[in-house]
Amino acid sequence: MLENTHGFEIAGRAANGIEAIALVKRLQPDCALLDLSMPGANGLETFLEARRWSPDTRFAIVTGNPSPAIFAQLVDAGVCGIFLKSADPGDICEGVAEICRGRKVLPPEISRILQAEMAGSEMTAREIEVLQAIARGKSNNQIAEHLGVSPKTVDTHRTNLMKKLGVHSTATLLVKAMKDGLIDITGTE
Amino acid sequence: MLENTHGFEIAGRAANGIEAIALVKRLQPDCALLDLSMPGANGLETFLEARRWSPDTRFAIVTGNPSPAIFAQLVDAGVCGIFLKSADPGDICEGVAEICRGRKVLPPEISRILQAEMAGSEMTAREIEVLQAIARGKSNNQIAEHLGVSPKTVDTHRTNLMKKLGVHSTATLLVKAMKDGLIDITGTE
DNA sequence: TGTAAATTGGGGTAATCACCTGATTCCGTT
DNA sequence: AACGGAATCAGGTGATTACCCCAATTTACA
Repeated sequence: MLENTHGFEIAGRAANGIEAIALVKRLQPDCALLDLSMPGANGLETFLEARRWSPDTRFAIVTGNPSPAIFAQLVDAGVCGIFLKSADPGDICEGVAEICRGRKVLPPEISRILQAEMAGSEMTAREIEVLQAIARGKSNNQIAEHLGVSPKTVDTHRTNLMKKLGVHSTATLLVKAMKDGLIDITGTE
Repeated sequence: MLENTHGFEIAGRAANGIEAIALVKRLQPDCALLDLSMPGANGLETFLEARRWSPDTRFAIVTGNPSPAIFAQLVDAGVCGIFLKSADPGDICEGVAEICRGRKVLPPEISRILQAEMAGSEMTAREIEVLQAIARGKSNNQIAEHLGVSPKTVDTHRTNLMKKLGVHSTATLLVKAMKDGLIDITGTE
């Protein structure tokens, strides 16, 4: 599809990671699109190795299943873009174009997940406890009793939770927390 | 275990559905405890057939995995009780005793699931609207304004929603609604 | 046509929440 | 030793909720 898109030229194709590394090394392309799961070497390893031999190449990763941990790893490593296999092909083409222009591209699904990861890691253990209790319908007083602290403390945690998640009601607090995977829904009933 | 419980007498045991039907037909027991998954005939079929030959027998179903659809089917068919294999054996004994006394027994886990199933399909259009608005963090007053009705009406819808879902707080209302797929989470931000 | 359900609305009360400004203690980092 | 963050708690205020009572209207369906 990229081949048929105006402005693109496919320099080469690789069947696996090792091959990809060799190819990038030889061709020094503007952009390399790597599958995260490849035989021989995975996308991340391939990326790290290939970059050593072609520092000016921009790398994008394509993956089928969105895993926050992997994404964080990829972004940390310095990939220029991540695409989901489920994404619209046209969007991917556009994204590759963006990357070639020097920008980083993270689809909204992914950046949202990453954001959640961050939010999750910035949440305090105590705050998470309170959050879970809220999701179970406990009132501040009940939570306080359960945690062995003052209701006022619970109120403070609640307030801080809302501040961190940028919401102003219990309802949106729960919705956001669930979307961000901060709540164990299975334990609710 | 039932055998050792005061007041019970085990009339017979069957290894499969066909056997169970024959046994019930011959023994006409007060109560028959059927496994939902049996070789030969499943619990529901066994129940329906056995009941024809022993109309005074009360039937209870034991199952391992809780599936709302199956439960609804069973309750519709008219079983007197459902037990989960994961339930406390003592509770099951007690439940069987209850059934022999002529009452219906549905463990809280199951009745809650059924209730949720029903609630999902019985939700009113207006109630769904209110629910979605709540999930977006709107207050009763804001919802009222948006829908062009009185805040009191919104309060009524909210109360009815909670009644139908069997919860007592906005938090659990949202959690349950999400689990039941009643809320479009994507439209939240 | 009658009955049930949906939608609408009111009064009232107790509880709870959202948010503010503070303070203290403890712990890890620099 | 100084600093910031986490966790603890207090006082206070206005808004909001949860839940009870009740009833009018329309709508749908048997």
